Amino acid sequence: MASISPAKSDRPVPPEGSQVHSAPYLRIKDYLKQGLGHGQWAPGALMPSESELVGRFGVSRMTVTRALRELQAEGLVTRAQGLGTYAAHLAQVSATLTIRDLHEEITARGHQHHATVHLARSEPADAAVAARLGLEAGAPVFHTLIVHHENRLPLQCEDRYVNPACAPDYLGVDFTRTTPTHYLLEVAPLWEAQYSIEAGVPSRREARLLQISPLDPCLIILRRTVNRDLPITCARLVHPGSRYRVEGQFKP
Amino acid sequence: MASISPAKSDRPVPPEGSQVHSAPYLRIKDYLKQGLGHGQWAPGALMPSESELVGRFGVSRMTVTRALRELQAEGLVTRAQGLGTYAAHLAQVSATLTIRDLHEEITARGHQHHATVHLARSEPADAAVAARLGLEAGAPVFHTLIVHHENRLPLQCEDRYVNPACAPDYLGVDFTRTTPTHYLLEVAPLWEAQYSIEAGVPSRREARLLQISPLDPCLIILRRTVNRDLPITCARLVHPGSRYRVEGQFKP
DNA sequence: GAAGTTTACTTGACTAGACAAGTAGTGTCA
DNA sequence: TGACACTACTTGTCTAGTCAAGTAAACTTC
Repeated sequence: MASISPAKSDRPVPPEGSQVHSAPYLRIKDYLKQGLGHGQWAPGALMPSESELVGRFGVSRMTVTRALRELQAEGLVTRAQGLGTYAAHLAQVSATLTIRDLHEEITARGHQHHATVHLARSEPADAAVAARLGLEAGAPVFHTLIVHHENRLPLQCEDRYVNPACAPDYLGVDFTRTTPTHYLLEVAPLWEAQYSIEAGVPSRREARLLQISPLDPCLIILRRTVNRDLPITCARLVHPGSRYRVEGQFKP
Repeated sequence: MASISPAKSDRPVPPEGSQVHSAPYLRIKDYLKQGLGHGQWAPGALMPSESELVGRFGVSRMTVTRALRELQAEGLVTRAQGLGTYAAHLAQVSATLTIRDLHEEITARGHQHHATVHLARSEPADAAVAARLGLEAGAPVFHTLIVHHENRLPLQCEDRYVNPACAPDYLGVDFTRTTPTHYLLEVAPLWEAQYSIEAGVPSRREARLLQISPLDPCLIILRRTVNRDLPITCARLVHPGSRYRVEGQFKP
């Protein structure tokens, strides 16, 4: 079948893929992924060029290009104009961890989520908060302190500051029905977020709200989100180490 | 505005983008990203169709398709055959956290990394390890216990089990010169990894090796990697909470 | 030998079409 | 009214070419 071979190879159909019915660009991706998985191309090794794949699979170059570009986007290969396509050093690939909205996460487990609001007010920003939100010290900021429960057990203490310029109606929201994360996502649809995950001990107040000892280790997530021009919000999320963990998966 | 003229348009350049010299598909991406950032299309709203963008930008459909497909891959839009392109609900987008090889991470900071090997032997797998590596209880596994230091300060205690079938020469490697992560990446180039990040306290031995108190909170990462057929390795990485944190960024 | 030129190969980006397949609304006919 | 065909629009995928630009090795010239 096919056997194009204007240039290379007396070996027309090397792909051993199982899905014969799928789209050509997917067949090419599968073929290359399998080769990478079997060590056919060691990290850093030169992989087949586009024209070689064109001849081998009997497709047009656009189709091969698409397959390679998607592999590049997935971090499996690196490409350089004038040089070729190389198997990526996976050590440089960053793994992904999904951090979802807590409400979704809890309900996805089939459990019940409810939140108690312990603070929701406007107050003057101290120096640290002002710096993180790009405001001047003393400028008013919205401050909420909410404890999220999973099946009546405290799971997260959310200490959040919000830039009033981004969400003027923030304090009017009923946070027993929706989460600040969810509300802010609607107010500022596209944003950039920075995370930091660390282990530490809770403050005395946080320990009391979470019903744990002040010595219990906690998973603390600091989150700061920025929307193009101005910072939106920064939050400190404290979770009892025994009740919460972040899970993730890296699957090329 | 809008008002799409049939084919080529007498209005060649509607986008207000700043980079006038960049590739057309990038200009289209920028235009749509800006619109999403400014709330021009609320989450779930219908966005311009391909043919509309073709007319608006005066490019071929393949170019528009590429821009939209990349936005889809980045999670900014969802597309449905027969329906159209929609602004994505960003709440469904997962953030990414990069977890790099510790040696790289330390040297990238300009600091010095060195490791001490406290255990490196073959031993019979207990039930828990055997289950995680897909072996039978009592089968031999490689077990290493290595402490990684940054500028002479203990930063990570790495307790690792390795499937001998995947890396028969594992015990012969000099882990004061290379990290197990780096070595295993070369042995099994393409793999799937699962992570779990939690806060907890160290074991007595880990506390001693890390030179901390057994009550100090630690950031504990459990990692398990699988290569197509068989599990390669599982590891418990313990970091003093005061010395290590995981940082990440989500940038559409 | 050193410096510049040519050539072959690579990826990057694009065009102007094509056909397929999914969705939704409209019009027709029993 | 209900079933069905038709139509318009959408995205999904592909073709067979084009031109541009970057790299490296071979070749030519001084």
